[in-house]
Amino acid sequence: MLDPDKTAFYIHLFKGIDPADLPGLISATQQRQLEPGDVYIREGENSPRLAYIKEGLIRCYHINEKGIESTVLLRWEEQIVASYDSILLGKPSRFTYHALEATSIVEVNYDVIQKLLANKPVFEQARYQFVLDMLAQSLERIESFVLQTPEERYLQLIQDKPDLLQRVSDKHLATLLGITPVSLSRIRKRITSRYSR
Amino acid sequence: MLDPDKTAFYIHLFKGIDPADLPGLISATQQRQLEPGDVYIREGENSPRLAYIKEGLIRCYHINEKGIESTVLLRWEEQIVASYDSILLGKPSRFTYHALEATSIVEVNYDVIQKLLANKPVFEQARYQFVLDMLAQSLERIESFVLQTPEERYLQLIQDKPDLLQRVSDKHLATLLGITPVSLSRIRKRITSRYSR
DNA sequence: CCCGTTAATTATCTTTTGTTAATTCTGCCA
DNA sequence: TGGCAGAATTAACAAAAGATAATTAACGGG
Repeated sequence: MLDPDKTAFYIHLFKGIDPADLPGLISATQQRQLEPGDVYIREGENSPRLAYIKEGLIRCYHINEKGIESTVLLRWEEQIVASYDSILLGKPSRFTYHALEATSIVEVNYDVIQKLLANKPVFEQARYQFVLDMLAQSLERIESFVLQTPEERYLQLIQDKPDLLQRVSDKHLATLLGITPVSLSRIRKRITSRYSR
Repeated sequence: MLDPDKTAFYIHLFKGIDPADLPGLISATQQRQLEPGDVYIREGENSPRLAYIKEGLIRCYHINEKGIESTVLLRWEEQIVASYDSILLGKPSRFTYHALEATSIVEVNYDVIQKLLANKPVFEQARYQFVLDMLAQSLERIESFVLQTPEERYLQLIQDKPDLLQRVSDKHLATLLGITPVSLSRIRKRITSRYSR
């Protein structure tokens, strides 16, 4: 019998999928539970894993030569997470991905589904849509760096995804915005003092 | 008879294309020449135009409410340029695209080729590859904002694409890096004074 | 060849950020 | 509940960036 969670995952991911393809896909799929702090993909790994986040939060970060850690991106429920170095470029990940919360994911081996679904229009369509969404998101983020100040980026962030404030520590949010935790703390102070005036 | 330039364009873009598709595509294609300063896509336009740059340089920029102009991206020869607001999201462009140099392009209406090539694997493949490349580039740029200082971004830029220094004015490069022209001038001074010491 | 326009640099001052370290806050567990 | 570790804030100073304006450089047209 087909796992209902996995079935739902694929129906969601590949709208209009041929039911005949489901069993093959599902056997290439597993569910996993990550605890806070668990590493999902380690720097240096060349992992073709691709996961849909059912619940939870995953942080992708990098540690530079001076030992300074920067958050490159955050992914949360209903989003897809993968090492884009590996998936897109076929090279080892320069980043580490780890769970910030208890996180449940549905995971596939991208190489396997790539083979299983080669030349299937539904897959091509979904894959295209997925990359397209990520591109749109990325371009928006680039714009925010080019066009906005750190303070504006922070205000934008808490407007777009307010629950991140409760879920992610300031130091991680700061580096996500391209600034230091100290600077973020000052920005918050400026904002509140501006309101209370 | 088929235009050899346009034929080459499609062969390049859609490797393995069915020759039977060429005439239809080519009739949806035109060559254009832009002079320095010519606007290619104006802010507010919802333009499905997509162009391959044979020669030249196109700048995408935005003017904010304070009248400050920022370069969002540059595209040059052998790259593809389009309003991603329109192509990806189907909405009017928030940016203006204009030529910085005499620029010759091969242009198609994206909606038309989308229809012409619906469900053709070669097209799906090319389209996917195109978005994938842009995504990889975008992610790299995001990283540069998160992980690098303005000075490091500048050094990276002149290493990756040194001819931009001759081809693009400093004020445009500055805003591309997310800083002001005055600040870029100081960065260059710092760098040279560091070398001469 | 001069003039006028624009770009680039420099100067001055203000604001913001980075750095480092000290201090306070918070949550957790022994 | 006392104490400890990590997070956040604050402080103090240095470095960098923004804003504005003045000066210099570069360039193209008349």
